[in-house]
Amino acid sequence: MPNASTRIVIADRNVITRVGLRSILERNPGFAVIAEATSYDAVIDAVDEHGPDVLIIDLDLGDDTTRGLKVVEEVTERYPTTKVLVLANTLSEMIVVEALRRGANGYLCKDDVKADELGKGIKAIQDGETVLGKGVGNLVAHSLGSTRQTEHLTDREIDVIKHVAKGLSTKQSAVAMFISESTIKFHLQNASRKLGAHRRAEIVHRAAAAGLL
Amino acid sequence: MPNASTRIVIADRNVITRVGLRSILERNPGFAVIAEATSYDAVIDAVDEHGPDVLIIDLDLGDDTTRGLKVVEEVTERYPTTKVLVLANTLSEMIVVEALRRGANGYLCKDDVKADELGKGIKAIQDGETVLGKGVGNLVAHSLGSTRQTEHLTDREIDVIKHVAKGLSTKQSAVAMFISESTIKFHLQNASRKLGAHRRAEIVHRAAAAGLL
DNA sequence: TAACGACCTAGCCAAATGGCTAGGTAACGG
DNA sequence: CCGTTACCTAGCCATTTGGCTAGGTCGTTA
Repeated sequence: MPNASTRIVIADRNVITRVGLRSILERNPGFAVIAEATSYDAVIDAVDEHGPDVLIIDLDLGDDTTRGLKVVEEVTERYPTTKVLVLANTLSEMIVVEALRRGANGYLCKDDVKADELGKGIKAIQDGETVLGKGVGNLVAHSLGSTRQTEHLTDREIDVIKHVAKGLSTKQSAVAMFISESTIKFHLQNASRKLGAHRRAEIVHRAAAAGLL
Repeated sequence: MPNASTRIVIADRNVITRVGLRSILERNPGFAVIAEATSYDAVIDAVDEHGPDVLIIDLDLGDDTTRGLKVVEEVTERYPTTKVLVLANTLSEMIVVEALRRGANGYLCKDDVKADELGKGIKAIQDGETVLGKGVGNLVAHSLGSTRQTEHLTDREIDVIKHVAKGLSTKQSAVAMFISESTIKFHLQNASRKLGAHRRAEIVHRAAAAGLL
C-alpha cells in the first residue's frame, strides 16, 4: 500500500492555530497531520517519534524565544529529510535570517498567508525550494545587502536592555544589576552597534520588535 | 422551525485563525458561524447584514489599531443584543480596559485560550456574564487599583513616539515633523505622564507593548 | 599556550534629555 | 460665550546619555 501522504507535525502553542492549520491542510488528501506539539520539548519528541516529512513550527513556544531557533537547528541537523517551515506571528529580520541560516526551508507570516499558499508552500519545500512569505524576502535581501553580520545580542546585553526598557537610568540599572554604571553603558554601546541603533529608545524598540524582551 | 443556534460572526485578518475558530465552534451544533470579516469595514457590514448573537473579533484588523476599539463601541451601541468577544494576540492593559469600557462582553488571549473555553465563554457571555481570560482579570484589577485614568495618547503624541522609536533625536524629529524641538519635547512630556514613564526608552517600550506603534 | 568571546570597570566631554514654568492658536460642544 | 482638548512654541538648568579610549578577569576553544 503506497503511502503518498505528506506526513506533517504542527508545533504551535495556540490551539486555534493548530486546529486551523490542520483543517486547512487536511482539505488536501495528500497531507496528513500526524502530531501536534505545544512546547519545545514536545517538538523534539514528536520529530523523534514520527520522523515527519514536514515540521510546521511557530518559533515562539515558550518564554525563551531563542530556543525556537535552536530547535530548528537540531531538527534540520538530525533529520535532514524533515523539512522545516516556520510560521511566525511577527516579522523580525534577525529571527528570519537566523532561522534560515539554521536550516529552515521556509518562512511564512501567519497574518499574510492565504489558505492556498500553505499547501503550495509545503509542496514547493518538498521539491527543494525555499519558501519565503510576503515581506520575508525583502528582509532577507536587506540583510544580504548590509555588510554587517547578524550579530546577536548576548544574554547580559538583553538583561541591560530590559532594565532600560523599564525606564531605569544608567545608575538605577547598575544598582539593580549589582554592576557599575560603566558596565551598563558598555553593554548598551555594544548592543547599539549590533542593532545599528544610536539611542536607547531605538535599542529598546528594535529589541522588542525582535521579540527579545 | 425553532432556531436554537447561536449565530456568530468572526472578525480576524488571519485565515488560519478564522478556520480554526470556525472548526472549534462548529463542533458544537449550538453554534453557527454565519460570516467572516477581515477588515474593519467588513465587520460593520457583516453585523449590519446579519445582526449576529455574538461577534468574535481581533481588534487588530488593519494599520490603525485604535480603529478596532471604535468598531467595538459602534457595534455595542447600535446592536445591544449582539455580544462582543474580543480575541487578542497580545495583552495590553490599555486595550483591555478600553475594550471593556466600550462595551466588550469578553476578552480572551489567543495563546492562552483552551478549545473548550471558547464555547463555555460564549455561553457565559450570552448569559450576561463578562468573560476575562487568564491574565486579563489581573490587568483589569490593576487598572482599577490605580487611581490614574487610562488617558489615551493623541495621534500627534504617537507620531512623535514613532520618530523617537526610530532613533531620531529631538532635533531630528522636529525637522522630520516640521515642528519645533520644543513641541517634540512637549508631546513627549505629555506622553510620559499618560504612560507613567520617565524616560524615552520606557515610553517607546510601553507604547510598543500597547500596540500603538 | 594562545586566541577568543563574554563580561566587567574607569574616565572624559559634547550632546541630548527630563522636568519645569509660561505662554500661544484653533476647533468643538454645552 | 465658556470650557475643554489638541496642538504649538520658548527658555532654563540639572541630569543623563552617546561615543570614545583604555584597561582588566574568566572560561572555552583551537
